[in-house]
Amino acid sequence: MLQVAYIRAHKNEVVAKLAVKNFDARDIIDALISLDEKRRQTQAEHDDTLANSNKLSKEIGILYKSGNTEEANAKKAQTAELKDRSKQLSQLLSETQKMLHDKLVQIPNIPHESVPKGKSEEDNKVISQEGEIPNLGDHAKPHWELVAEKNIIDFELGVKITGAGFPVYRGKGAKLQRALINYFLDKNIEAGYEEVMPPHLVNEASGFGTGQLPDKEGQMYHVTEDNLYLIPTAEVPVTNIFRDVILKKEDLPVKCTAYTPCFRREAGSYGKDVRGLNRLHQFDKIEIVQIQHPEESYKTLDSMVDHVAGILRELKLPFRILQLCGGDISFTSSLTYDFEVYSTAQDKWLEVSSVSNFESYQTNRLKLRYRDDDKKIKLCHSLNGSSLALPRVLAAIIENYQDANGIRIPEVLIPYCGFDKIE
RNA sequence: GGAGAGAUGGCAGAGUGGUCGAAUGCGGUGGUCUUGAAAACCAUUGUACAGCAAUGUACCGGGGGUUCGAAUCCCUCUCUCUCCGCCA
Repeated sequence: MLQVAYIRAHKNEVVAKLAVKNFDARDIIDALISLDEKRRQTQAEHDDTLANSNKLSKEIGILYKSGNTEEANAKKAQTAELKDRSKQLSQLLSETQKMLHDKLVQIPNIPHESVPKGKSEEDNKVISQEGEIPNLGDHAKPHWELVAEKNIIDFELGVKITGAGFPVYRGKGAKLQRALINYFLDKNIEAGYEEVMPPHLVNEASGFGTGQLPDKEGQMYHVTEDNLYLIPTAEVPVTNIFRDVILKKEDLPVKCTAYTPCFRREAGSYGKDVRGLNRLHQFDKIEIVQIQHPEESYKTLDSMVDHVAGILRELKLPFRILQLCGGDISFTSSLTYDFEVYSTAQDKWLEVSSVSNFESYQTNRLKLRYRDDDKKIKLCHSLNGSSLALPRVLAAIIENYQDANGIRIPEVLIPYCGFDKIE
């Protein structure tokens, strides 16, 4: 969430920038500022009242000790009114704070100045495209046909065991999946990321910290009996490692990578674009997370983009990089680049990674800070990206690497797979 | 699932109604000494909010209560640990 003090000081700028996200912030920010004023005023008054009653209590204590009961009792009588007043004020204060907080979490992150205006994904800006789109002729098959033919992914079996969107990978399909996980992790470790294996269920505080709660409650599987959520991405447990942490400046940047399964309810997205591996309820993803100094975070974002591009290049998949427009960028992000690979048989670009700078939007929720050279405590910037999400990469590999006899394995994956072809 | 214990500052750990934001030790930072280092010694060392500041207020797991006054007493919730049972 944004910082109230910042909104107060840059009201017009905030409103103008949020308009890029098609968010009309005028009313909510007016309400927020007046609530903040009320909060500060109430708090000042409350503090005063408490200061008075603290003073009286101390005096009463001293009087009792010196045996002056009469005067002590007289002072006691004076406290009643103060007590009453402070009770009222503290109630008013906590109500005001709650209202303020409710407003604050409804305001999305401010987009970076480079974010283009736009209504939907149609308006995203293509930054670059590279890699050769293979010419497979008219016989190219979509991945869902190929995986059934080769018996490497069984969607119907997943339906039997769990439901739609929970595929079963088998044989060389399973091995290829495992190879991708190891390959991605190795690439990330090589680039200086520490590998972590976090829990796959998180509590409410963690869900709030990265911004999934309260806004996207319906997108996560919720284990109500224990009030835990299945993670929709490793971003949640990994970023929350640093919740309530004050880092030293020299600790920055912190770089973590994690492989986890991801669980998404995808409520309301049935129908289009859900065939095969395109959209699943459970999928595997390797995530990269960085905690960085505010002045360095955009350089870091670029380096993360380069890193992901390097992996797709090695896999020899045609891909393009998009900068998301105001209408498509997420609630919590300032600047997001999406990576899409070309899925030849589907004749479609599939999103395989999303790399974002959240600036201090998450860290303000997380209370993730660092001590700067001036000894002051300031919010870090947080960034993350997929490196990479498996199913669509797999779909693209299967389709782009098909030939008359089967599916070839990208060269970099052969050592991980132990075979070079699925026939 | 059953029984018990506990939650205090970066860590360890004292404090059972009054000037306690909290002893002490360790750690951190700065300094003295030293060619340098170690040791020793000295000093310093939580966070948030309000305020230009002085300063004030809050925080001893969360919430509520008793009291003029709560880390300390009462209620309640959450979490952690130990033992037993079950179990990968």
